[in-house]
Amino acid sequence: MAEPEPEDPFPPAVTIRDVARLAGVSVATVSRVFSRKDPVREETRRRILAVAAELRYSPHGAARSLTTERTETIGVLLPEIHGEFFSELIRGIDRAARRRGYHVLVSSSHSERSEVEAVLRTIRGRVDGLILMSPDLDAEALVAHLPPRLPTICLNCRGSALLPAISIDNYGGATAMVGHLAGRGYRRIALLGGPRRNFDARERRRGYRAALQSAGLANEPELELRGDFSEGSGYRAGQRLARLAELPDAVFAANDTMAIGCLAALREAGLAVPGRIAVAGFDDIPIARFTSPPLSTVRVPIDALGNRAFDRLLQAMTSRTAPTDSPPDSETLATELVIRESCGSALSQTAPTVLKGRKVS
Amino acid sequence: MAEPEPEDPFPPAVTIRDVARLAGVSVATVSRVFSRKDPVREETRRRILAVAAELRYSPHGAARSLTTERTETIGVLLPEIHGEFFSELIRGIDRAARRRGYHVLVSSSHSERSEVEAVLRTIRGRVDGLILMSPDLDAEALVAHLPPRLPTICLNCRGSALLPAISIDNYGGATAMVGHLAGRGYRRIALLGGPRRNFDARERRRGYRAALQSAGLANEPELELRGDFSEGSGYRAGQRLARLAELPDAVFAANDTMAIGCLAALREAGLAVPGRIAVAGFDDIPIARFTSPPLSTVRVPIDALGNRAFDRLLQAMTSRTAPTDSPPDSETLATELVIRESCGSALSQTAPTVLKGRKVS
DNA sequence: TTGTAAGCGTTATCAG
DNA sequence: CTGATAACGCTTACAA
Repeated sequence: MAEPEPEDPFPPAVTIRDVARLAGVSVATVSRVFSRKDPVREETRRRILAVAAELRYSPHGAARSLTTERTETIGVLLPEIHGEFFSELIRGIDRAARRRGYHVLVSSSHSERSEVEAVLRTIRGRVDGLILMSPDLDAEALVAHLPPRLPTICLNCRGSALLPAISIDNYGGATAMVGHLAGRGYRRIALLGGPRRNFDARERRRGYRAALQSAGLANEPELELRGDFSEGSGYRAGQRLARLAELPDAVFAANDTMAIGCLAALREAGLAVPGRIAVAGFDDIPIARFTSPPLSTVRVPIDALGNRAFDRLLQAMTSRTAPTDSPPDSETLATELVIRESCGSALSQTAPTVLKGRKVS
Repeated sequence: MAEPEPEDPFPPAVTIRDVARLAGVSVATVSRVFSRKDPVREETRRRILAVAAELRYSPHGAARSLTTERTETIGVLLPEIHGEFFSELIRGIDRAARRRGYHVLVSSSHSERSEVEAVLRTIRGRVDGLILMSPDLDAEALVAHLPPRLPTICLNCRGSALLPAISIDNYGGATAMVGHLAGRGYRRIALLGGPRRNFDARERRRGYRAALQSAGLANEPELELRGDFSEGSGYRAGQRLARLAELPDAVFAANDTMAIGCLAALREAGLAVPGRIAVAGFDDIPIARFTSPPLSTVRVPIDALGNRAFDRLLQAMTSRTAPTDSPPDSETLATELVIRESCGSALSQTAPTVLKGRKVS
């Protein structure tokens, strides 16, 4: 053995050329092996792979993207990435994406217009397509900051004429639930709404009001509270409700998380659910069936939403059609009523009553 | 006006050259404007920016990465991306990352070795560094598939001598909680453990056993149940416990999610918590304080974990030191005991007793 | 089946 | 302050 060479702390990264040289072939052949396209003689292939393994070589993503014009990555820009809803949405997208060999670049905007625009301007050459969810900003204004012709799908956006969109049937779900409560005989149904500017929250409120009206119930302003979709805001709203001169019969919360906070407040106030007051939520997050009492809610097909979004994006990315050809078609995903004990049922929680929401499409 | 040109459905993407030509400068100058490094005369700058805006030009990420050797992106590879814990972890990392102008590429591995390896081999030239969490696989074996010299931080790994690691003090948290329960007089304390191969789960079990021993309590095998960290598995475990000939005094669940499922099962079985049986969890996820009764748990500084991981990664990415210079130092983040009503306290939930966990470092 | 060589869109070096 | 121009690491005609 010779003297051990003094280790160079920064050996240059190993490139396709190194592999080619050591394997005694041209870079083209190495490239062919790694992009598994053109045929390569089995023996050469083996030799190349052996050398590559030895050198721990892997192709450089950026370099590859430069020539292929593909990054194998999609961007996902959400207002927030925490919480059951977003978490599951991301998972749904991620699943669908990797199944097709795509990476996922996530980013949250906190609904700040400037942040969204900054991200939008920085993604060219990093992603092949984008899933954009901005329930508080209107997509119209954002699209101007997108790299031209970047395939994009909108999620739960205020309707956009420019971008194809996928939404949850917020309105239908809300009317169904409030209608159900009214049908059960509840008369004073409170709304625990979401953020003022949030598109989903507005739609759910619209559904609430419509259902009250068609049930012939008055829409009392003092029964419309507002939260921010967090447990804490639900808790505080519950406290306020409990102090009301005339207690409501029922509370329809714009999401499960707030409903759970509300349940806690009502319990502390000594108000039995559903005995004194019924509670219902929206989303059907996993814990909903384990609350005390189990929570009636509107099931949102979050996973399906993520999958569907990716599928449509993939279609847009692969079908090389000019994006402006036809007006993008939007679709709406149906929700389902899930009735558990929190609104007065005595049904077993393992077999919830499931009423199909209307399919809007 | 001339005849409207028939729109080319695939106009070539606009590059730095287009901007240069229209602005009457060289590409170098345009580059300088967008990489805001070398000085450019204010007037030229404006002109270039104007043209760029007009053309909706933004620099091509991949091309840029090729020359700069930087992607401004970090990879985050987790066993799973759903659930309170991971969701919050990702948020913590994302926050820290964007603050420094980094994008985040996420990926979940489902703890499949082959999936992890596949991802590892595909990230060269896509990320500048990696945060790797694989509580069920040992990092040692994985490191061989990493691109050479890619800065990497391990999270809650089975200790690795090769990679710097950051972990939660699972053991300390568990001993503290079980010790607390024993101190309160509970004698038959059950363990609702996590997945067999999961590192965190094992550490928490180790803490449980150690605490029993130092409290002079027997470690009865029938009191050690196993779950998979999901609500459902906690629920089923609760049912099993309820059917036991001799009911335990208390249950220590290896995470809050299982504890919540367990609570539901105990309630259904008519066993009062904490009257008949106490329950405690681990993590202190947001809903923990809103369960019925509010859940005693071990607070894990998830957000801090994410932040810290990114900070150390950033350090590794910027300090151009040979990664093998010194043995990587690991650190452990302390946990806190959060005592609420589920283990017998009558304290107000808004002011939980917080006992500092030991700082292991 | 394999090799040669021309890009891909930037940045960086070196002159002006 | 600005302009040429050579990389960067890879893919892909086109040839052999």
